[in-house]
Amino acid sequence: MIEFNEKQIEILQVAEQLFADEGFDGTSVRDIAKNAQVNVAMISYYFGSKEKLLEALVVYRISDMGLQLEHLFQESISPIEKIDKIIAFYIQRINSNRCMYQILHYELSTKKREINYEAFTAVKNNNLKLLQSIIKEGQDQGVFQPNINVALLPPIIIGSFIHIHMNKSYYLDLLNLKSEADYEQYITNDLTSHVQKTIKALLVYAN
Amino acid sequence: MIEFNEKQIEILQVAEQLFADEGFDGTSVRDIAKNAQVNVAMISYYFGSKEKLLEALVVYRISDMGLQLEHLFQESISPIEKIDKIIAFYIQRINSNRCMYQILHYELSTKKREINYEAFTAVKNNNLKLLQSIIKEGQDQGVFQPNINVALLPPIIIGSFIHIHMNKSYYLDLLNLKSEADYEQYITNDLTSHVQKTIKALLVYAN
DNA sequence: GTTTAAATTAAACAAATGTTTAACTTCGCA
DNA sequence: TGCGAAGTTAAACATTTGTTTAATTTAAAC
Repeated sequence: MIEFNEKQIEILQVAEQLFADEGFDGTSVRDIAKNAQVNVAMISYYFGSKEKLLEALVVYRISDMGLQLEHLFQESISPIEKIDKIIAFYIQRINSNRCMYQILHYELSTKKREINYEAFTAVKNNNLKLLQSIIKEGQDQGVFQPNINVALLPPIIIGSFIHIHMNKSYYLDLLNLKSEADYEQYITNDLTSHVQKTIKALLVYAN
Repeated sequence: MIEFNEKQIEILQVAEQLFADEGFDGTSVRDIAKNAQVNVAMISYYFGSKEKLLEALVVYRISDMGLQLEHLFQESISPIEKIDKIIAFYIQRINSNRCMYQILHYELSTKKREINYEAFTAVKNNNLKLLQSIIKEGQDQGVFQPNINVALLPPIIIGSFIHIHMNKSYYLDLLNLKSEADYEQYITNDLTSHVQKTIKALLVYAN
């Protein structure tokens, strides 16, 4: 893991916000420089290029996204409770990394750049493996149905959040959420329990 | 509804593909002109500006997305079957409009442009209303649970698809899909029935 | 065939873009 | 104190950007 100095981190943070808000192609290096209060040349000086800045940012953010889930493995709680926990954890993590997810969404959909998604793929695979083991445990105990398509569970969890987040202003209106705090609370309470309820219904009851 | 001539429609189609593939800010008017085999000036001539071209495209595509669902209303089938049908219809429609959804996703997430989403909001509201009436019908018949958060059902349906589509190459690999046809089939069969199963489990069994 | 409007073109325009240059400053260390 | 590397700067660079211009062609109406 490359270490960054204060000024580099400032640039990374400003770039993350701008890339998320305006898109990579909608953000100029001068925008970044102005907001980070550094000279334009510093971006090339520190990161090489605008594109390499993006790469550095992706690696920087994703590197601390993995592996924090492992503790769920050992805990001596029921598979149902594990599902609740992993879903809450999932949503909370995406929510606190929403800028990066927004950037990745754009970058994944565009064919313009070839950035390295290895780290991101590793995170996804890791999450999936954990989910798989929990569900197997539940199936062995007879509380979960067989024939669960585990690969399609993350799309439900992540997709629900991302879709709401992308259509944020629509849902703020629809759900009558009047402040950022209201939104935040709706995500961590209502959405989370809704997704938990949905996934559990599928795992326990569906045939 | 404004009528477009052949050349205008050609420009709109090319622009849709490019905006989806490269993003609005990642696409230049010269790219569009070259692909549509027209002079650059034709874009300003016909649409006024690049931004107005985007607006025209959004209106053009969304205008024929609404109202095709109404027939589900009258059909004398059970609420469960209606849910199956509306979900299949939902996914199929997003799938055949994926370019536009990709563009909208980017545009909704960016704060750069203020384009008019009235038509899009109307479509969403219309879908939600229909969904609400089906669920109410099921609840009145006692087959659906009470206390369903209907507003959070479209996010599950749409979000699942969009998430898979955005991470397409990851899922192609994970699900071992070797061709575009395989992918297409997986969406219309596996994903659709998975989402149907999930939503029905929530509606029928969850407490 | 002439007229008039629409369509189409290449060229020009100014502004913005990512990147590099070369000069200057800062700061740790000998 | 002075050396040298790292940090920082304004300016310049060549492209690319969206849009407009003014000239030319096309096509339809009279």
